[in-house]
Amino acid sequence: MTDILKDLNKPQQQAVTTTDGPVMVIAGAGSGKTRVLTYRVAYLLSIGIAPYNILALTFTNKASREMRERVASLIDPSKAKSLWMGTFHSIFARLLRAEAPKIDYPSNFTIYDTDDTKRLIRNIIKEQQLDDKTYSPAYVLSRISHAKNNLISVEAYNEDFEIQTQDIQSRKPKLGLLYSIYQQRLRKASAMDFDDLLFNTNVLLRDFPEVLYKYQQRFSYILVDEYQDTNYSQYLIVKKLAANNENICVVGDDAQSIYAFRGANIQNILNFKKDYPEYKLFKLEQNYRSTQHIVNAANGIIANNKDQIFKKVWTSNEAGEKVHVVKTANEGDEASWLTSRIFSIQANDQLPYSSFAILYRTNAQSRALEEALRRMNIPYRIFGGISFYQRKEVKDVLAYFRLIINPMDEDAFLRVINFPARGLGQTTVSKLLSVANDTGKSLWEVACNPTDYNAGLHAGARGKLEQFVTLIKGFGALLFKVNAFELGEKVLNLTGIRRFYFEDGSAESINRRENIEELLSGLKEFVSARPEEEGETEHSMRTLDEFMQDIALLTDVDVKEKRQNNTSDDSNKVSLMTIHAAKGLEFPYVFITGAEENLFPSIMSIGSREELEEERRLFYVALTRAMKLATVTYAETRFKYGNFSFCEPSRFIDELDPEHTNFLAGPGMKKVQTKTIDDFGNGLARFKKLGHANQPTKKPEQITSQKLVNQHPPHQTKNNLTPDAGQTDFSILTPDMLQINTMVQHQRFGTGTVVGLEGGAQNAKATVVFKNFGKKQLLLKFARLKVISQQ
DNA sequence: AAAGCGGTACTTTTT
DNA sequence: GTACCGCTTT
Repeated sequence: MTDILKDLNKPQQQAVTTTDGPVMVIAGAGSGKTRVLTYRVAYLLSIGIAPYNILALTFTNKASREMRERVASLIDPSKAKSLWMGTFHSIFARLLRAEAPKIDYPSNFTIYDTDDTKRLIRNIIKEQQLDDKTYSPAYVLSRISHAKNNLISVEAYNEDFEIQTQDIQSRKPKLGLLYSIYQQRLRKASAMDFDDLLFNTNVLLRDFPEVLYKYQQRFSYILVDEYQDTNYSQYLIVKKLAANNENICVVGDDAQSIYAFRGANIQNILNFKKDYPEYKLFKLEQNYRSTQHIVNAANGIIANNKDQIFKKVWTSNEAGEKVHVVKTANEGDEASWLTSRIFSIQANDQLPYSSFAILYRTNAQSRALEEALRRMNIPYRIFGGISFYQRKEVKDVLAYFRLIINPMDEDAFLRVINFPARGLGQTTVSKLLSVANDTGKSLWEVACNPTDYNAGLHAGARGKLEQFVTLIKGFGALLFKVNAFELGEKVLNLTGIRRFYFEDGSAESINRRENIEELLSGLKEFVSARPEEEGETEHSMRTLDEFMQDIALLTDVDVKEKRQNNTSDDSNKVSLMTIHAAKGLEFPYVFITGAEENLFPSIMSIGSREELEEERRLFYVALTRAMKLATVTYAETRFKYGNFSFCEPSRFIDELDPEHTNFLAGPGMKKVQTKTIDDFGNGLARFKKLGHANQPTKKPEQITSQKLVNQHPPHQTKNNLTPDAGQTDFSILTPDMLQINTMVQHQRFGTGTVVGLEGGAQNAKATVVFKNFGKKQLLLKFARLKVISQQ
């Protein structure tokens, strides 16, 4: 072990071997931060610390996975397995499951993601009959989230004079009420959102000293990665757990804090000094990643920030090329200029396309870039977008899983009760909802005994509801009897989801089908990938319940990683992503696009110094991703929200030191000018300071373009037959003329075969598979089907 | 039940 | 420009 210390420079070595007492490591970009963390863990193990006594907290699953793998390669892999290493959320979700009853939650509580949460909030706003412009779900959520991250409970929120005044002044006096109802509903559903995982951990550690003591003993060595990104709630958990022996090591870089908008608090770095006066500070200042010009240009940028910890990042790498700055006429030119540039560099230097990254401030910018890359036939990979687990079809299946595991889960219940359609529509659901709200019972409870609660359902609805309840109960009985994959298969088959997506031939359905297949193979992998862990009996089997716990805190990136490992051919592609997504990554050639005022820095952030400094740190992060060459591009005009707008070059371009910058002539362009925290108390003060969102002070200069001439003539699609387009009369049919297998003709969908019939009289419905349009459910009252042939 | 229409709003987002 | 929502029509 001692010889691996040779891989480290002096301050890195100190950061690794100073194991006892509080340690803070300020790690400049590219200075080997991850290396220090992994070596420190390996070092602790090598001096005899038991792996289960080490708690290592990261912000992403990816970071924790990488760290675990790297530790495993340095030392005994079996030891690496029993480390407490993971994201804040996953580690404390695990802890909460073990201790849930203490805070009145069942241990099978559901974790709501942002999507579920938004649905719930939207429903509450609607129920309260509030205007969803004043109370936009996104705003309400961010307000609640900020409160929770600063440990302000519902009670504290509603009792606090200043917060109340603020809300009244901004004419949103009901925020406190919404917060209160939201928390009630989560609890009723036995659900926690992401912020609750941390909030409730704080409650647990505050109210149960014996629990706190237990975990203080267990986690005798604590490491925290990306400390600059911790919020108050996370900060306090760490502080409490470390209070006993203070063997705590935090690693971060204040210059790379780019998540303050989500509640991260750089103050936590500065507070470290106060909390642990005898702490040791190590600064990693040697950059191993970038050229001198890049490092110096980046230093020059960050020097414009007032809030920072002094450090001098330097490198012994070659001087390299100056940072390039290029001006183009518009976003199309920008895209094609940089695309041909990438093409020529890779051709000249025989580089794989994976050496290049194109970064942008907002996802919307990717389109023009993608188009240019496609035109040039350059392979690329785009990061971000809709997460696998967020896709509708995947969420639908997962909602069944959630309901099986936790029938109290209201969001899941509402999501699946009529999917696939089983005649339990809006009317039935609102009846159930009103009973549930009136009696305070869960929807599930009411659905199980509709008669007892006088839900007022018709016999038909009652029958269907009973079928549905029985179906879910049946799955529930199997939860611990069959493995996750088998149960998943049963759910797909017996609920009709499989039929719903698989009999339909439309392109969209094929896509959805593939995603469902992917989910299934995920289940299969999960049940078969039983790692050789200690204490396994032949009975051991991985259940759906475990699967859901596993994926609850996974994100898009994690799924992609997995897929990538399977497919492999992604190595030769240009990477496109937001700067946020690029954090922690490095590329030989980096293009930073859209360096324009109001875009980067974002118009939303130019109102306050704090927010502007965050944008600047973002620019710093972008620059320091580059190993060999960083190129900054901007456009004179950009098509935004359907309008052309004129753009000013970003102020960050002016801040680039000319000594390290090369202003290239773009396509036909001229040059540019050049305290002791008493638990929940302190959060209140911090929260108030935050106040409400800043109003933008400046409007982008915009001209309204005369609308471009509509490119398509008024359409005359072939499928858009009018009744008089040579078709015979479509008479209204009565259901009894149809049977399974009847061939029918539809005005728009053409010919098809009846595969199902339901309902009678007014609401008779037929399920028809059309040759060209796939499966449709049609209300016969409107569909005007014509019988072509029987049988 | 599903499609079509018109109005509206829009950053970043590890969990 | 487009994605999304709610309302209307079939």
